[in-house]
Amino acid sequence: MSIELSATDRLREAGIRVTVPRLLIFQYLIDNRTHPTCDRIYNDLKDANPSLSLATVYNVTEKLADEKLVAVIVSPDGERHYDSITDFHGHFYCDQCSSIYDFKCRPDKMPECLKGAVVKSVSYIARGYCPDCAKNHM
Amino acid sequence: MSIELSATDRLREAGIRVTVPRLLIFQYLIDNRTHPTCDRIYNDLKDANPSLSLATVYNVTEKLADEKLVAVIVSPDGERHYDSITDFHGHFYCDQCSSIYDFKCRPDKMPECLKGAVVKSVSYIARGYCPDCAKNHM
DNA sequence: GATATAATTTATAGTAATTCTAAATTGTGG
DNA sequence: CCACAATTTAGAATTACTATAAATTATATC
Repeated sequence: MSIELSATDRLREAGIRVTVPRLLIFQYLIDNRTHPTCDRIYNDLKDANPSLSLATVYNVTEKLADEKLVAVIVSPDGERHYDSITDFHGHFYCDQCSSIYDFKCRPDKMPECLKGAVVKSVSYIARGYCPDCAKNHM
Repeated sequence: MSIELSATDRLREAGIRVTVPRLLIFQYLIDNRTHPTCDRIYNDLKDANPSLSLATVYNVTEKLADEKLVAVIVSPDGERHYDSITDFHGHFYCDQCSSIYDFKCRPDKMPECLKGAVVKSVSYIARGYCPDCAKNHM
């Protein structure tokens, strides 16, 4: 039985300021595991929070990602999506409806994880600093 | 000893028209395994081919990808890169210099493949048709 | 080989996701 | 509660990519 920290505490723990937009957006991401884009988050929140700005959603999601509080998924159409579950898992993007599904198995086992899905391609991408940049610039 | 088909023959084999821009761009991708973007391809080719248009580079790369003659890599910055090697392999994107490196091993073995690299995150993404779309729309 | 026709190319305008800028506001340590 | 740095905000700017429509070209057929 692990103790779940509140969004506020998790921001504090990360050592960043606790602000209204950060809480709002982080909590939204915790509650909505639909891999939303910034635009989506903004549109879902703006009516209840008229002072919220789209630029803020971009700022806050970037900050949360920098602090590893959320994960970024770049879909094959190039859009950035956010996920509050940061444990490593795969994502399946539907070319037709643009939904993103989670999957937990290895890519060579894909067809069984997502029964009925037609898998057209699978890609692996890692990021960080390449050997040269790691040496020269850190 | 497998017989290497020429770019022309590979276009013919795919059943698509053999045009000057297609040959030019496909051959460029075969010769340059640097994972270029459309903009990069265009800039490298335009001086020697003044009639070439950026729109054509977008059209041609999309067609080549549709025909599986090249692979598309969407980097973490959301840009599309092209690779003439379509065999499955991983890619490592450098946050600093934006270079893309190939790697052949599994992501959990990453540090050994790319000695000296600092791996900040790894992602798996598959694409195709999700169960619903596969059922309703194919 | 000439020609008809559909596919492709091209230039340019348009779109949409994201970033930039600079002024206003807000969170937090003292 | 005050000062100051961090953050938010609106709107302009940027940029990768797509759409459009006219010009050109590849190929099938005569």
